[in-house]
Amino acid sequence: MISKATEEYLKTIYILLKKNKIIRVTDIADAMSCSKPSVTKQLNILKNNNLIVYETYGHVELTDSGISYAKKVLADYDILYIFLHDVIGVDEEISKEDAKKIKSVINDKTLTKISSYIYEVLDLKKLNCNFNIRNESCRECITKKGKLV
Amino acid sequence: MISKATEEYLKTIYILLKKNKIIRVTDIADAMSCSKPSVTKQLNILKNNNLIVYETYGHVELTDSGISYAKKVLADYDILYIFLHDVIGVDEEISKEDAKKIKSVINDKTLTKISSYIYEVLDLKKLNCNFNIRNESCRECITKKGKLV
DNA sequence: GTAAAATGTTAACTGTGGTTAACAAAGGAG
DNA sequence: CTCCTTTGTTAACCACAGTTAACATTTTAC
Repeated sequence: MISKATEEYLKTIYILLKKNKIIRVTDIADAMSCSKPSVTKQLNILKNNNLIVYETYGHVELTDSGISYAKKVLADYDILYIFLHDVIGVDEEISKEDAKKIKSVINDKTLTKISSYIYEVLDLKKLNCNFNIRNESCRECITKKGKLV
Repeated sequence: MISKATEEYLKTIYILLKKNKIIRVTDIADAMSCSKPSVTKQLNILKNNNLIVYETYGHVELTDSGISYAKKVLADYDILYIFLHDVIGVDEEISKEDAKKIKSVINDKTLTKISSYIYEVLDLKKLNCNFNIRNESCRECITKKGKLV
């Protein structure tokens, strides 16, 4: 079991690896707005949980289970981001911050309910979303699969 | 400035003092599901911030600023509880837990937006709420004042 | 190919929020 | 009033997530 904080690092690694073949500790530190030693620590935790492949001074790769774990984390984040930004109307920056933070504390059942709420109660199309709410928040095209979870 | 965790203790003290004239460390520990030493620590923090009056082995009272601070914390909690439970449809127990946790991390602006959302977008009356959504979650009758914040 | 710059790691430390174990004070029953 | 139980505090400790400073390794540029 990894902590909610560690999940954030995993998610960040996943996103960065989508953009670049090789990512550095510095990239992760920048993306997470934290120091490099913090990244190193978290990389070791992720490695010990077989979520990444990584050797000291080497590059970072995701294992298969790291990828699927990251996708789950990302989907959760996206649901909350979409919810805050597109449903509740919170500003982009705050939505990003709060989606992260809320994801770190929320019960899985609550997340499922929010997901259902977005679809069943509000009807996505009223948000001008035909399976493409916002490119940025629609990573992995989770909405294209016809459901959010 | 007190931390979000300390705010929870303040809120709990406020609620307990509504029910009983005298409250003990044990009561707070039970309500917070934590140990008594944790309570003692937090009481000292609250005291140093002039939010409570308290002497070692003595009883706990709220100062005026403690009361208004607690009310603000409680209102925030209530908004989130109502939102999760009555709008999103999350179970009571999980709503209580998550409302606490979300309140501990969320941006004030997001809270304001959620509050507006409950009123402006969903229209409380559709929830069978004529200024009295649920007695339990309607502490301080925040809704009776015609607004949630 | 070596020296300087960039990058990454380690070690030691901080703060927060919690714990258990041991001790101290209050308070009720005899 | 004294003893025992309940209650509360203190001290020492833990885990987590972060930091800075110092050091190690890579990379780059000449």
